[in-house]
Amino acid sequence: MKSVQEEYRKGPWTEQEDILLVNFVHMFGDRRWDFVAKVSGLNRTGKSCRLRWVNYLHPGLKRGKMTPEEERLVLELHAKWGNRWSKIARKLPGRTDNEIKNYWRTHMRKKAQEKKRPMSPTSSSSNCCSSSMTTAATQDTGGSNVKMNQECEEDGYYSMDDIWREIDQSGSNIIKPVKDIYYSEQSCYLDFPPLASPAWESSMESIWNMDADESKMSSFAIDQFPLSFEHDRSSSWSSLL
DNA sequence: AAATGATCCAACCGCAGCGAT
DNA sequence: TATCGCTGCGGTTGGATCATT
Repeated sequence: MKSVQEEYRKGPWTEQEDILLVNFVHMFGDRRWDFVAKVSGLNRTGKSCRLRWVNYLHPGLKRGKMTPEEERLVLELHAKWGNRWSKIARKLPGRTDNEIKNYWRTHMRKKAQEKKRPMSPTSSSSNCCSSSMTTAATQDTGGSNVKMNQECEEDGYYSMDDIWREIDQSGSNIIKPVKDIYYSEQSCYLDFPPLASPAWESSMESIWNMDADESKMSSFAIDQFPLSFEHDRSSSWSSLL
């Protein structure tokens, strides 16, 4: 066992790490994070890899500002479910719980400040749905409203996979793959193959149990994705594709 | 142009739940 | 049934960036 504090990397991810992670997730799927972390040679915990993938690297992610419609939904669902961010996120394809959480915090802070100030005609302009907003705000503290709707998952449980699948299937043009957006700024376009399907994942099942393969995979990682390439995004990404 | 405050966002932490053994 | 390891969730923090003075 390696000591967490001295062996694992922390802090911001480098571009090289992102590349490695993306490639290994495409090879092995986004489930076995400890395995991916180990075989990729990334000095990160599985947890850290998962977070990076889910919140930043996943191709289905929608970047940029929340649309008014999304804002409305967030407010509405928060009023209904409280701080169940992942649950709320399931209703907003392409948005992550982290993103929504962050949005809400900012929103709430603004709201709190507005409350402190005396009401003015202009202050309402930034508030698209004040009624649900107020409800949510008052219910939020303590999360007392959370249980209220716990059993009202009328359409059943959605995993993140289900959501991404939906996005894929709908061929929605609302959602721009994160890499497109992120790297198009640097004039670099990426077109990853689809994620590992459960079918092929099961065919790869044996891999998960082969400890001996881990060392192979590690050397593969090093061979395929050396960590010493240029800083130039476009060249480094395109060289892998 | 510099200083300060506000906002955004990526990442970490701790905990709970779940499945495997 | 107890334990262990992994995954996912919610809360929190800190750095980067933007806006204002």
